[in-house]
Amino acid sequence: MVDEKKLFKEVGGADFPGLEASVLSFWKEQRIFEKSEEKPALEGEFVFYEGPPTANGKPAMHHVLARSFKDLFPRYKAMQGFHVTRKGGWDTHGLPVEIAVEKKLGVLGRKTLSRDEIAEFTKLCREWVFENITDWNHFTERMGYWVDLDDPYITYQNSYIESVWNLLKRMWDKGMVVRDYKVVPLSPRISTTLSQNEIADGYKEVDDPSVYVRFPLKLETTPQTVRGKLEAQGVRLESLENPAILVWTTTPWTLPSNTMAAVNPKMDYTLVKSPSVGHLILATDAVQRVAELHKEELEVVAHLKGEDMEWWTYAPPFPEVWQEIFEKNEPVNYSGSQILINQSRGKPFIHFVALADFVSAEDGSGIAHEAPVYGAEDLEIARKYGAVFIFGTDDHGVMQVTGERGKFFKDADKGLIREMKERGVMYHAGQIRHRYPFHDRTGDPILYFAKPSWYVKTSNYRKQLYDNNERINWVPEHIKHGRFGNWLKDNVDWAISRERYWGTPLPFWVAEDGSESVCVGSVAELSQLAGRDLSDLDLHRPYVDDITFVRGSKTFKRVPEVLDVWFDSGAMPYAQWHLMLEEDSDPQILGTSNSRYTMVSLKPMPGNEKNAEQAARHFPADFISEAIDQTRGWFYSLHAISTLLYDQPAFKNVICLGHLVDEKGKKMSKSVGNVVEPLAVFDKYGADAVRWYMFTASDPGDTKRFSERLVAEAMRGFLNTLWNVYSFFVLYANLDKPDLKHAPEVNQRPEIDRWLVSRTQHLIQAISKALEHYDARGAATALEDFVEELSNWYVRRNRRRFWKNEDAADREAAYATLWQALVTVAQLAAPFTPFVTEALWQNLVRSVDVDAAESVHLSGWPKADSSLNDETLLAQMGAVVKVVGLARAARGVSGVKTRMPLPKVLVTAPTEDERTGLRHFADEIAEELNVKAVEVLDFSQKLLSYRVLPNLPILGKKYGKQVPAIRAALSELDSRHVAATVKAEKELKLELNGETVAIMPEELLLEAQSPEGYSAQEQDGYLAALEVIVDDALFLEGLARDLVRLVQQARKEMGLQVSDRIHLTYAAEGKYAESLMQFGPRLQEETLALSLNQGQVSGFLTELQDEEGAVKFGLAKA
RNA sequence: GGGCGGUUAGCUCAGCUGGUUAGAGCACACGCCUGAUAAGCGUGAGGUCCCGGGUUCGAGUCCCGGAUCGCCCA
Repeated sequence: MVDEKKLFKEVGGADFPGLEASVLSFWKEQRIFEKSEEKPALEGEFVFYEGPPTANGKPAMHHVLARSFKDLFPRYKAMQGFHVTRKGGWDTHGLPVEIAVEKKLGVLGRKTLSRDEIAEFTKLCREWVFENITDWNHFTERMGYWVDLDDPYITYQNSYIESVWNLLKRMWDKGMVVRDYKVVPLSPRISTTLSQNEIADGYKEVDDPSVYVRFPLKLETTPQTVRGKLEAQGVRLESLENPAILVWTTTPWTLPSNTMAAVNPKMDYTLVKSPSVGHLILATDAVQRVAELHKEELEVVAHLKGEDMEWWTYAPPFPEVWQEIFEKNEPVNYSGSQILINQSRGKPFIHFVALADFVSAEDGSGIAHEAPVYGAEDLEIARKYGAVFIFGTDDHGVMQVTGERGKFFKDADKGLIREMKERGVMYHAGQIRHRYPFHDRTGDPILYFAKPSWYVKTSNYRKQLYDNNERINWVPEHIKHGRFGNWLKDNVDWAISRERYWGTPLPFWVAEDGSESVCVGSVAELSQLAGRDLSDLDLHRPYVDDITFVRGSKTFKRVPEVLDVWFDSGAMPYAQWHLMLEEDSDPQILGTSNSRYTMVSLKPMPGNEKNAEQAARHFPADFISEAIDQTRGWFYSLHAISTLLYDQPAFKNVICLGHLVDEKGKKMSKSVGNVVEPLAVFDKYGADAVRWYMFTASDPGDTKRFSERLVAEAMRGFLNTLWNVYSFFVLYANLDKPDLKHAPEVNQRPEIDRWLVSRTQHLIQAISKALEHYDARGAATALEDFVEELSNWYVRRNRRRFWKNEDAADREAAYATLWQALVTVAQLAAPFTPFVTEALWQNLVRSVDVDAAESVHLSGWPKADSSLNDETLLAQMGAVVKVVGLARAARGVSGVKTRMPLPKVLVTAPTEDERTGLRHFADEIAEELNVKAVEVLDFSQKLLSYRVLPNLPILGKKYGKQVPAIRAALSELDSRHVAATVKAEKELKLELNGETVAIMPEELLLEAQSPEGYSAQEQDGYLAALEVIVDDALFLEGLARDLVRLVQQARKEMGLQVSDRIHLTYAAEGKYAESLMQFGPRLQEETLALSLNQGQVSGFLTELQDEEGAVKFGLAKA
């Protein structure tokens, strides 16, 4: 049914999912997103970076969370006139893809692959990385996330890889890239490095050996401090019997690889005498425990500090291992250069005591055995002290030394313990129950093993990393100096190599003899080195591995590792534009003053100028947002790369989101089966509702408990209320056809309209301010409060002005005011809930003004007009709302229902301004409360009494300890007298223990107290007191209102339109008959009845009977 | 083991620099209002503000210690 005279499209009940579908097709057909991208950058560029997801997994609810925030600010800034490039991106390399492919292939873990197998494997990775791309595209569109997926950056593309190489080359040239050992968790049987995530779930409670081994000390190396301290305690070194340190470990199989023993420098150690083995040194806190364990008395001989023992050398349990290696001079088994370093310093390079803070006496003896290649901390100590390494196993965990040669490392423990017993160095061998990681796919215990790795020396840039972080605005703030700041402060070098297949290959080519290495920074450079054009080369393994070249007389081959995927993602500010820079003697400064993107000593490579310009324009980011786990992931990699190369942060503002968990606070995971499918929720409640939930559920940084129920709540609280106001407006506007283009001037409109206008200006300011501070929740809450007030105060109060209002000017004012409020809300809420706001815009604005912006998202962000602001009016209306609330509560208590008119309400408020407001809006109050008169009380009224309260924030600071006495004294006084004193602005004298204290008026608060004989409620100085006297006239009027309600209900049941006219017939007796005699005309007016006749009732019937009488109505459509 | 964050009504969450009687929404019970409303309003019930110390005239708020949950790291 098309009624051409209708101003607006009719609005029915809210169907958000349906509405969203039509908005989506509108956006698509009219290219609205593209148009927003094409809009000129009036205010400049607002730079946003898309943190790339992997399309390998499926989109889930936590992606809605991140993307809600990632969509909000670009939309907001675009409406403000900024240009926002929203380039999509995909993270395509790395472990998840490899594992997914392995699962499909049914391969258990990775084994060493041949060249052809690598080719097949990487081919499958490339194909399957976009396995769920269709889901992703659909999901992205459905949730209303505006991002350009037609031209995204993809980390596996050659151009992307080449830019990453370029970055690495520049780090290489600055000496930031080094090769060094790194202890990694291995799955021994397949000799595969595992990630922390892969072993996180593999911890089991197991029984392991717990052995205490004697390391006999070499007395000639005794440090002077030890000698001195012992002598001071009357102990002569030479008189000791078999002196040894007592070393503890749970991994006897690493003892052949022992190169140091570590003590805590700050801990106390004790020299004891054991009846069974002679003198031992162990931690003081461990003496008792060890004695009990070994069931013997340990006699305390002397005390030492851990730090005293540094550099003391000892004889290891398996001296022949080192002897053999040393004689064979096998460079692979130890780092020979360290021997040289230490020899030149005159220090030992093996089998000595080192100091380490991490050593504790909680378990064991308080002296730790150190085998550098089998523990990250051990390796760190070895580096610090220049100790050598001994590899006792190969990287499959097979023993290469001792009589246990050829055995799996865990199986070697027994034999080694037996051997040490025979050698007389085993003090005590027991067992300990603790947690140890296992590889869940092979069932093998994890082997921690030092492998050569490539590092970026980020630790050399700790200060820069930290200082640049100071320039970043973090939401929530605590991340800045907490999680992220601490991480930067304790920064360790970034291990960038991975022994995998599917990743950006490291562009390092090493000469066969290992003497030289080259970092390749571009395909052109590689072509030049190789002597042939490699433009078409796939830069992945195995093809890139095929490229070798000869320089000098040496052949160079690429190292086998690929790059940490976090480097890929952290490189996106440059690689997404395929930025390629080179050293130049004539450096250029790229970028605008806004971006401050200066590239010292660098210029774009030939042909790369345009890309460089793009990259410069989009650096650094104004805003990024991801979940909190990215502090060590993307946030860090972005920050590290930009700091090392440009000494500045890569992003200025970041919202760091908390995780989404299920209703019970449990992590959502596929295995638990508590994952909520986003599309299903979109289809039920709409994407707007889910987005709104994400913004309002809790602070962005907090963990959020997700449930459908909460989404439904979010929908009801905001979207439904907004929709109701909207549909109310459209319903009546279509009947009255207001001329919205020629609305009365605001200053000509009634006060309540000016109140709403002012309230709207306030809202614009509040939302804009909140969003400028990246406070999405503050903005959303302000919107929600506004819409609530719009619906339950403005519309509720003004219904009649929209409904058969004969006063044209008043009617036009009401329509214009409500229309403007709705349109403003649509604009302000557009970045949050883009669909429903678009629907409002199209119907409310586009249908009235063909010249208006095509979409709410192309419209300009509303600007507050301060001339329309009226603070006094806002405060006054606030008081009105407050006392009306109190009066309604008073009615509830009195038991007299609202339909029954009451003669009077007494009201008051704390300030004169507010009381003026109450007087001003007396008619509103009277109507709302159904009372005949409103009386505003102030101090002059005798009726009112007061409660006197100390104004503690002021009084407390001034009087401190005297506060309790003052409070007591105040309660003794006559409140009427005090009130009069305060009212007269005079000081109040109090006697406190003979001392006189003068209390100033502003140090006291007066609160109105309910007068006698009224039904009253009071709060914070506001008061409403109803005079509950119902005389006969009021009673009849009240009944008339009951009857109006009865007929209205019947109209509704008949299915009449609000504007339909009716004819009424009735039969009545008792009080109802009386009431109708008197109020018949009003009933007619209210119910749109053209006639009201007593007698035979006909048509649609409705009736009422109670102790007051009976009535029967017949309704007929006119 | 370390770091960061959380713990307030049955549930989800507010509570600003310490200040009087700790709030909202949902859910529950009762009542009211309603020709825009899938809504609204009111009343009631529901709180050892995780626990223990401390500072203070006064602590949900600040300090110390502990418990517990989550995340990150080891």
